[in-house]
Amino acid sequence: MAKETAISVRAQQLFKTLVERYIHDGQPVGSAALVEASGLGLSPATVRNIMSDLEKLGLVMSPHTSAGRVPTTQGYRFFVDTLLSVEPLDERQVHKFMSELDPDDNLSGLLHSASTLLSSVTRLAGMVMLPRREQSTFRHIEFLPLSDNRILVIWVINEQEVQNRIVIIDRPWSPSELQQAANYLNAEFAGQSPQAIRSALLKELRSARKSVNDFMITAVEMAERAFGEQQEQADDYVLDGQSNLMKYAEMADMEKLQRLFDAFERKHKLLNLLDQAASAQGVQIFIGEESGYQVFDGCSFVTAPYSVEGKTAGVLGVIGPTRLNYERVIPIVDVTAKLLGAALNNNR
Amino acid sequence: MAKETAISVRAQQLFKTLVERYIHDGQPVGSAALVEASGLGLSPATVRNIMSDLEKLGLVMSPHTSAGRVPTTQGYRFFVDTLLSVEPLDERQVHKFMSELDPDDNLSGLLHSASTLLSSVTRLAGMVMLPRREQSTFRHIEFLPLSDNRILVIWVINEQEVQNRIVIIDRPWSPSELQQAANYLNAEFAGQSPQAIRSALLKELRSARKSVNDFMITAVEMAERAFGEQQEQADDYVLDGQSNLMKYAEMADMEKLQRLFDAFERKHKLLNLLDQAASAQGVQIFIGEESGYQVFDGCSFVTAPYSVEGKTAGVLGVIGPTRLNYERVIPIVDVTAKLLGAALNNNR
DNA sequence: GTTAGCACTCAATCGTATTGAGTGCTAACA
DNA sequence: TGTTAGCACTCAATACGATTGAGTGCTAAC
Repeated sequence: MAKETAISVRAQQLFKTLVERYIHDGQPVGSAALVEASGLGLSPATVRNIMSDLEKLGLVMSPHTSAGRVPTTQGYRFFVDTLLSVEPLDERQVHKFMSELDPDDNLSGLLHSASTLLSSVTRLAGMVMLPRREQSTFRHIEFLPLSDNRILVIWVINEQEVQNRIVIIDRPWSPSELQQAANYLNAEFAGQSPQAIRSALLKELRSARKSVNDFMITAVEMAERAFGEQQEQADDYVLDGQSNLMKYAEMADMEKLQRLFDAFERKHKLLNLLDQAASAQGVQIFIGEESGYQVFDGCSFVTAPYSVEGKTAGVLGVIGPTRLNYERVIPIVDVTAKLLGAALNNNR
Repeated sequence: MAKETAISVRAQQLFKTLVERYIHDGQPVGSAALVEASGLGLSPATVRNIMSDLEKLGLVMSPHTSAGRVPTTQGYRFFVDTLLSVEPLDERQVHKFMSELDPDDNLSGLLHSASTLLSSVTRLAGMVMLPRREQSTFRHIEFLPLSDNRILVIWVINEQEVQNRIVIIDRPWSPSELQQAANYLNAEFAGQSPQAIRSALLKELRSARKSVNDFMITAVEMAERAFGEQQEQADDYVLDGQSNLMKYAEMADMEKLQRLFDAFERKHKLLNLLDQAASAQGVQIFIGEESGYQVFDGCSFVTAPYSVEGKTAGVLGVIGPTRLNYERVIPIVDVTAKLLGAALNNNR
């Protein structure tokens, strides 16, 4: 491990312009180009010396002897952590974004809007993780008979999210029985969390006092099953503008690209990553190998959690090549997360 | 236009093996290879003569002078229309497929299952168009107050499909008023089609006899708005396994591939195509340029409509390179359409 | 510490030669 | 008349060498 040598202000400045140039046109940056771009009146030779230092520090590397320098993962990390000064988005743009997120749209519509918004404005792939259901509250349930042994269960959580499921039952139930069961559940459990309801229901089942008549027990089981499902289906995301990634030269390797797109479809790797980002407070950035997954080598993620009622509900962000324009993208992701949170809050 | 010359049986046989070989390994097929593959004891020279004839007929072409022959779009068309003898899938596989489509899953789950089933078993991209809502029947509606001026409307159509929407209202309504409104709509319109309900509601509104009290009118408007939306959201599809397409050499052109993937995201071109396929009776095949869209050059579609209660409800199928294995894929698409239809029917 | 000078490296590009798969044509043959 | 052997020809693909030029590292002077 190299001793943590302090980097001169000038070297930092040069490094910053190097990264900016590389982000801009994807070509390794040579000393001459850097001299011109930096504006500091240095000679190429001096710059070369400094580059050599930066290379020793692991911030840059050159693809081959006669090429310019390219930022390493560590380089990008240093860049975003200490060199970047992110300007908040100007009012006008924020309003434009806001107009894309109709708070009266339903949940799925909102998530899609956010994702396409992200992808279209950054020209990268946009993603929005579905909100967690853990701290959701039960609002209303209803049973609709489909046939003798099949019932459509519709329930509402979080004040506006509608879910439904078909449940198989042993014997036909009359509409009034179903109505009674729904009334019981609605009266008893409105406003509670699924966990609380679950345990209450289990207790009810166990005590099984005969006063709770036969069909009520089945109703309890039914709701149990319906809620049970919800846990599993929690993890998912919306992804948009994947095709934007194909524009980048560094994605030209078809094999690699296919594995990447495959990972998008299989979901679990990306979900893992998003889960990590969910525990962070603000904008979180994963650069290339930092993700821990081979497939995401060469890709960066800029994510931000969005929250509903003060609690982190989910994560959104963009995926792009490591040389994505962090300065521009970070505030966009940041604002979108806040706006989505606000729109969802508005919804409740 | 060339005179419709009859093609000798032998020429057809040769052409068939040519297509099969090309489908198998994607390389232009030369006369020598054809001699070997066909099993007919001919000399390469003879085969060359025949190839020259087929080329005049427009069934094959050669990428350049010293390459073998490749089927043209017309060639594929001839192949699938008259040369192909499609074997139905064997019992065992059909059962395996069936087990992938859980009839107790909800609509969206079923569609996704069908699409991933298609893509995984054909190793192409699988797509399933959402069922049309035109001939849907209203089953049940319910109003849930969210805040003073916002109401969550939940309604069920087609016996098991749940939709919901938030509606803004002018003044607060009491729960019992909402209940009354729902009761009225449920009692009056259960089992009817949206069109019928719509016109009935409009008539109701126009007559506006004062016996229908104030809030009932708003209820009517509310349901109107809710149903109104449904029309628009009708057209959509589920797409899976896009990344499979990247395996094929003929898709190597990144520019073209990006346009293709972009078309998948924008949806309307593919939807147009699927709409055409919906009016056909059985398996429908679009080969390359036949689709009418530049983006789909080099791609073929194998589609089949699936029907619910005897009526075509939607279309599903696969997308692949023109040299996809029609013989294998056609029965798969065919069966999947039937199974999906059956599963959906079961659902009602 | 900075810089000019210079030798050096190496990807990229280009032209040329070679190879080989496959054709079309012609003439002979059944 | 249909089939086939023979042969010249075409052309993508591959390999190879030469050239170019962007950019470096090192050294010595300022």
